Amino acid sequence: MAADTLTRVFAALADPTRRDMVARLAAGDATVNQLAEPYRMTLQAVYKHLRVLEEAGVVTRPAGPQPRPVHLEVQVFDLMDGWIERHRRRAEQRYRRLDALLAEMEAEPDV
Amino acid sequence: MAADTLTRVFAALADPTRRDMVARLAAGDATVNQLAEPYRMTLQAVYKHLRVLEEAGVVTRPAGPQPRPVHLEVQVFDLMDGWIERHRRRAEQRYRRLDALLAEMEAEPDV
DNA sequence: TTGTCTTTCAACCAAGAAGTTGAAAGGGGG
DNA sequence: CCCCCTTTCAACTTCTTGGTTGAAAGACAA
Repeated sequence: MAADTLTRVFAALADPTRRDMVARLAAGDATVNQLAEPYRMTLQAVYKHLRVLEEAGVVTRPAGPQPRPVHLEVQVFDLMDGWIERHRRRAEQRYRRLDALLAEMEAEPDV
Repeated sequence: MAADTLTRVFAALADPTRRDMVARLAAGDATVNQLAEPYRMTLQAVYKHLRVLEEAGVVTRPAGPQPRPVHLEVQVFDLMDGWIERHRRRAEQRYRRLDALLAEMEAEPDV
């Protein structure tokens, strides 16, 4: 199971600039220049960030005519969700078992 | 809104070793030695990983008698979930609007 | 008190990440 | 064709990270 992908995705989203990019791309595709506008950094730096997001599969840029817009790939959210929910669920089951155990001990004291 | 916390959490989970720790802690609390056992790295390295997880709020270690067990803080999952769902929803709404637009154009051709 | 186990501190190293500058390709539109 | 805009490549700097070794505290039990 794409552990390496998960690593790339988490790492990609660990950067505030890249998270902001994703947030803005959730509202719609954008050209690199539009994306870069709010940031006080060179265009090359923005391209670097985009490459990180691309290699993580968070974002794609269709081949074609030149201002190639940046597109958010929503399915990466499913990937993270999968990981998170799996572990959240296990932890919560554990709590339920503990609660059940405590309830049992309470129902049947001093055995 | 704790952007810095989100950064720390994503960064903490961007490491495979730390993700594995979280996965194992979802099954139940563990002492540092138990946690460290599968990894081919020094105990100090494990403590370093734990500090990263602690500072991100992913994990706590209750003060008290000495082998202080490591405990997974499940609510960080809510934090990530919040961020993910917020953006996923926005992106999906966009798709729905686009679909509606396309349907409209199809219903009323050549206008 | 004397070990023994747990935990932390400090210094160091190699590799990677984020940013810079500068230069070079690529691709349309006039 | 030439210009301009977009995109990429390369080298360099600075800071962070994951790991090491070695040593020192802390805490508990005998």
